[in-house]
Amino acid sequence: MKYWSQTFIPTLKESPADAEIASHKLLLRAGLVRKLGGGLYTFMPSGLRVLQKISQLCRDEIDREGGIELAMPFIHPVDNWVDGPRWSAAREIMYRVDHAGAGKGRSKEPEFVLGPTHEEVITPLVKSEITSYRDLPKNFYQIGTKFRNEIRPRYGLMRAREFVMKDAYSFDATDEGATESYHKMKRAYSAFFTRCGLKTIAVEADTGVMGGSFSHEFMVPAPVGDDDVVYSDAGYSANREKATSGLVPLGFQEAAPSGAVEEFATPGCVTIAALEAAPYSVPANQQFKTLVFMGDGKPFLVILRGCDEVEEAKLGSLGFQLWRQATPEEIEPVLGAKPGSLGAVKGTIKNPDALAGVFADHAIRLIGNGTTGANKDGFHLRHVNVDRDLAITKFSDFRRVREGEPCPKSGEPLKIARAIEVGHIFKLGTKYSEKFGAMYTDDKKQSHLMVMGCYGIGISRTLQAVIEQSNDADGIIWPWNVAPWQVLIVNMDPQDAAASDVAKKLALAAESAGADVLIDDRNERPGVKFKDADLIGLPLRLTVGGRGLKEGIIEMKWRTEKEVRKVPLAEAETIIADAVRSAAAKA
RNA sequence: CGGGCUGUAGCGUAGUCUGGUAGCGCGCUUGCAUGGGGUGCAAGAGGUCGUGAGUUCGAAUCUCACCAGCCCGACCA
Repeated sequence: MKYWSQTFIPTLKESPADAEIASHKLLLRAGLVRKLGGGLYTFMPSGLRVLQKISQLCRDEIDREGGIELAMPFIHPVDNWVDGPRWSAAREIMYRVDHAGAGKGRSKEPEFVLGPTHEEVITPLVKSEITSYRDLPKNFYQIGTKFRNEIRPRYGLMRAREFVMKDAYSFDATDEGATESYHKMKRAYSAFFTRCGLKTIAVEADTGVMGGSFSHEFMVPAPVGDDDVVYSDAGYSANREKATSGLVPLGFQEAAPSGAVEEFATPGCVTIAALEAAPYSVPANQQFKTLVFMGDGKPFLVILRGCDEVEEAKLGSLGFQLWRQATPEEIEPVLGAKPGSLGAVKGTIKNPDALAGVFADHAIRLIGNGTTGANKDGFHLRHVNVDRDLAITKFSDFRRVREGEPCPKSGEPLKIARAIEVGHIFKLGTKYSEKFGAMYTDDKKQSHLMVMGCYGIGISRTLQAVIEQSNDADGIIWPWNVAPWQVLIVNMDPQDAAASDVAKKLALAAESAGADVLIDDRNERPGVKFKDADLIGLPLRLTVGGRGLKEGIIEMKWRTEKEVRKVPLAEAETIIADAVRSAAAKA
């Protein structure tokens, strides 16, 4: 048991002005964290307890599925990253660590970086330690601090520069084995989030810089989330970056050409909207939108309907390491016109050989015959037929889905909701094992690449997500398993030996039933103590004081309920122990 | 990186337009009273007004630069 006066729980009446959302305010007001700088937080004693409890639940569930815990360094030699498959993409988010101390020649590149994740460390380790199929599969994990130079840290622990993460890495001999490892982790994740009292949904996700063949994100639905989840009642769910819709029906037949391509003058008309307006009156869904990107230094085109937006994450499927929108200066020499008059009609592109490809979204097939830029400033082309006139390297899905579009599984309207990403699992395949040469020998003396998966849980973000999902106007409502303490004993008369004795006796009873107990022995007014009790949100509150003791009772109240139950002193220990046991069993 | 807003005591803020003694609430300290939902009264302590330069007899206030934070966007494993 812990006495309030002997730990440190600095509660606040008011929230600091920079806290915007409920969970961030409550983290500060309940004394769980204090801010050092943007995205940098000190875990105060009670916050640390929650963090440790969540970590332990996570450890339990990963262990149950065969995870093996280890601890890798926070500081990585930069060579591990330079040698890996994503140095150019990842270097931007990594903190560099210069030499400590003076002297010694300094190289232009940093010698060390702070680890944002550990594929580049674990893969070489496994490469040198495991060479036989007999030692596979293995799934190594750790729980520790990660460092990422977030462009815009915000919402407290939600997006921080330094945060606590559980990261696991599986190594399998076969692809099927890797899929099985993936599903074990998926199971562990569901179990873990449930035990944290969190409602999560697993959605299909983009693999992004991580690479790999497929992935799921674990999302906590919340209006303050950073991600959009697209879902339908038929059970489809995906991150918006990844989500598709059944816009183009199966077996759709493109329209035949409606006439010869015809150039027409559109002076000063450089937007989709301008072309929609009179005198041109071309609906946006009949226009081809031509976007130019630079992929690893080479320009490429993306063609969409005028009414659609590009989902840049989907360009990841094209295989470029880095891509960005091209500048007007880069566009003109290649296409022959400035943005606003661009198109991809055969023969109009000034320097087609410079292009790394012309990639079209499936939905342009719905246009059939449409209007697009002529690659000549001030001119557009009409009667442009997808089949006849465009030289498409590859059709794929590049557009951002919209609410209400048909679900790709069922055709029902898709819905979109905000969510917080608390976990992400990837089936990586051989991207890293290939780059680092992580091979094993099978029973026929043949060498093969190991098949990998990687799995992350934002432990500190999970902590805040729990608060975001579970609070009311008075404060936090901790789920049983992650509460810093499960039982709060409010001693109304800490100066009174009898009351203090009873408080201690009740604490021992609750403890022996398996609860962590905090005793509020502060010499504060009752109102202060009750307000703080609600604010810090421990699940079960017991009130001991002179008034009740004269009656021969103590009071028992759940944080989730309004009702206060009077418990006769004689039965109190038994009733409390039962309450603790049944709460623990339900959690 | 672009747009907007804000920096005044540990926290929340007024004062800035119109330059002239830096104010209030919470918290903190001390005392008395009170004692079941942030109690009352009284007495205190606590400030480089984000930083630097400039204008001025005089700058929290006006000007410029910089820094930091927040929001929106971009970006984001």
